[in-house]
Amino acid sequence: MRRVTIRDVARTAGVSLGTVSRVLNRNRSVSESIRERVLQTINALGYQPDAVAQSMRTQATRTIGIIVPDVSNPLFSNVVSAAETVLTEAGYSTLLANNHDSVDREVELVNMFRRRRIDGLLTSVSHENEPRLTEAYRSAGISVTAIERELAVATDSVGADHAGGIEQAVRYLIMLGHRRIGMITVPTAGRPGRERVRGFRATIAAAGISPDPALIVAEGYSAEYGFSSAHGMLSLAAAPTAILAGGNQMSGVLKAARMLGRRVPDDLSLIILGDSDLASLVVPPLTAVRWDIQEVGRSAARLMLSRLQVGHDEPPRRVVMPTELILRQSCAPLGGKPQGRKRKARQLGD
Amino acid sequence: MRRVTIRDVARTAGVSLGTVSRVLNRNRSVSESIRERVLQTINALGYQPDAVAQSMRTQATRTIGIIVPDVSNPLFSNVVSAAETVLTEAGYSTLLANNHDSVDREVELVNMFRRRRIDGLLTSVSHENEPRLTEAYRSAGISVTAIERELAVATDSVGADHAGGIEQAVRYLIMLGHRRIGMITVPTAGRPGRERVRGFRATIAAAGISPDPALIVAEGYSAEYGFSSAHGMLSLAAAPTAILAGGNQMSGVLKAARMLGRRVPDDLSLIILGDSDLASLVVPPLTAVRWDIQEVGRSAARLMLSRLQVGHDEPPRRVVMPTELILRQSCAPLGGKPQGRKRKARQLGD
DNA sequence: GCGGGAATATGAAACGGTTCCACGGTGTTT
DNA sequence: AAACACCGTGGAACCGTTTCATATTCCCGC
Repeated sequence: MRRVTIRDVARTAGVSLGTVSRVLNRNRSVSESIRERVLQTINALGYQPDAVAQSMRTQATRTIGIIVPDVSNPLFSNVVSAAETVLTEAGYSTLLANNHDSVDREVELVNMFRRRRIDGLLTSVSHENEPRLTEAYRSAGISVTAIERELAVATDSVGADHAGGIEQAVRYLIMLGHRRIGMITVPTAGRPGRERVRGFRATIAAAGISPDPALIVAEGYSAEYGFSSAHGMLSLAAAPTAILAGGNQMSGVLKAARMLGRRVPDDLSLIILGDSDLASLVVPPLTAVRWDIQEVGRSAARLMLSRLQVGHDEPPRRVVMPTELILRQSCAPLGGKPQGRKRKARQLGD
Repeated sequence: MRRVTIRDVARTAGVSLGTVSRVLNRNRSVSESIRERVLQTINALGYQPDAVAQSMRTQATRTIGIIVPDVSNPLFSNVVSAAETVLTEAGYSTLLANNHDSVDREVELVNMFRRRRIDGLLTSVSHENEPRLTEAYRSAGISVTAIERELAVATDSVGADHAGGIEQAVRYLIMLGHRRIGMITVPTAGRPGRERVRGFRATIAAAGISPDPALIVAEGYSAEYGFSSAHGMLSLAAAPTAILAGGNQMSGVLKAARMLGRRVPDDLSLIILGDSDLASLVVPPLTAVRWDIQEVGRSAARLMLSRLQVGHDEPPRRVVMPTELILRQSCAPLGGKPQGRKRKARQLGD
């Protein structure tokens, strides 16, 4: 049971292979009668062109690689899903790989992708400034679109407006009377953490509040990190009255607040950075900085597709995804009455 | 800036291409001195074999396709992530695609994968019994491993022991005195729904409880479906005192319970099918049927890798992932005192 | 009836590897 | 010293397409 090749089609239809190829590639200059005959033969034999051979000849694989730290993280699975959908619709396939935050692994992946001759690469590189990584990306000679990262070798990039989101959140808290505001987020080695810290400092300063280094921590990803950081902050003499925390870290923050007897929002206002089901189902529902995470994936895919059209020399493009503040019930005016329906908010959420 | 090919290496090293190839494929019968010289040249030129050309010649792509309904669903992103990790470690690449529950799209995907000559396919097919799909898989002539599905053309398969999980959950509720137990889950067109309904009926029957068709609904995936189903059940004259619901549907169930004034667990016991962060962070934390979802992905990948070794003719294998019941605070004895620390459970969760 | 384009069709080369066969040179055996 | 086996290497074929240069056919006007 051999595969049927273009040669079989040509022989059966009584034409040369070149002709069959031209029929397939809608190249004109093939007579109507022959085109008809060839198409029928193709149908009869169930012929499908071999993509490997096509890639071999055309030097294009119609394949885009995606590298993320870990697809099981909802942040990335949403990006990947949306990107895949756009790419598939454009006739491209998606090679997916996790770098698991390992430089070695990622270098391997980039090389593997290079050997596979992928046409382009979407990446949320694990370490933006690791020379071995930038060198791997550079020497691969593929178009690279960075997702939520700043990468010297990236031609295009996409990311949420984290600084703007923080600004909205902090200004809201200041409006509610808060002066001591804490933030717990991811390391500043990555774009999101860097932007958040930058936005935080700028907004605090603009409000004339003197910044307290103890209230900005940006060194870990996990819920445990959120817990220990929040526990530390809330144990300070000058403890914060409001905390911003990343999606992962927030569950640790909630745990610390409970443990230290802080009621939300009466004693402590919270804003989660990155909205989720969890944020709206927890009690009380959390005010959130939200952005369209699927759109991040779609934009990355679209940037790549257009890059493949225009070529590598056009100037780089950058898409910034706007953020918005979703008001729920986890913030209250400082010292005043908590807003929202307090009693209900203490029950099963809303 | 041309790619460096095996021919360049051969010329530079002063040997024939056959020899270079033999060095690369650790084929013995090449003298130590020449092997040395060739390896040095390879390093100097930065040569990397072209995977497309290798596939062309060897007829193997070392690529595995994965088709899931949607990777943004945590159920699947965990499976995909774990499978990718195993495959990458074995030197395979992963082509990922969403079928978005569309038969047309999935047929297209299977054909595209076939054209790309993937070595194997892991699939959570959208419709188990759709003839167009089974035909597409069959005619593709690739080894197929089914994930949480029963598929006539699948050589191997992996899935959680849903029936067993339901049995544990239902017996627990019966032990607590519940007699009217409802279940809201996914359609029985898929294996998980089918298994759950089967396990549910069997366990109810074994306990001598006469089944009430109004208390088994298995027709939707969404939170909205969970809401409307729960709302319907809880409005019955003979409303259930306990409900099992799938991970997605549960947030709708919680909403319905709240809206109808049912307190959890005092008035209504809940068990979520499929554990998650959300299940443990919601108030009260939900008792859950849990299984190792990452292990599902790993098993699928391992089954595929071993299938690629032993060939297509070996008998099919099936991996059943055990389930366990995680006791939290969402179940209480019928009519008796709720178990667990009631007051605390009404606050911020635990 | 014939020359000359235009329109089609053909065949070979190329993409970059792997593998098989043949060949020359050694070393061993008779 | 001839015959033989064996080992290492070179060279060619092949995988299934696309494409380019070339050949053939067709049609038209003179």
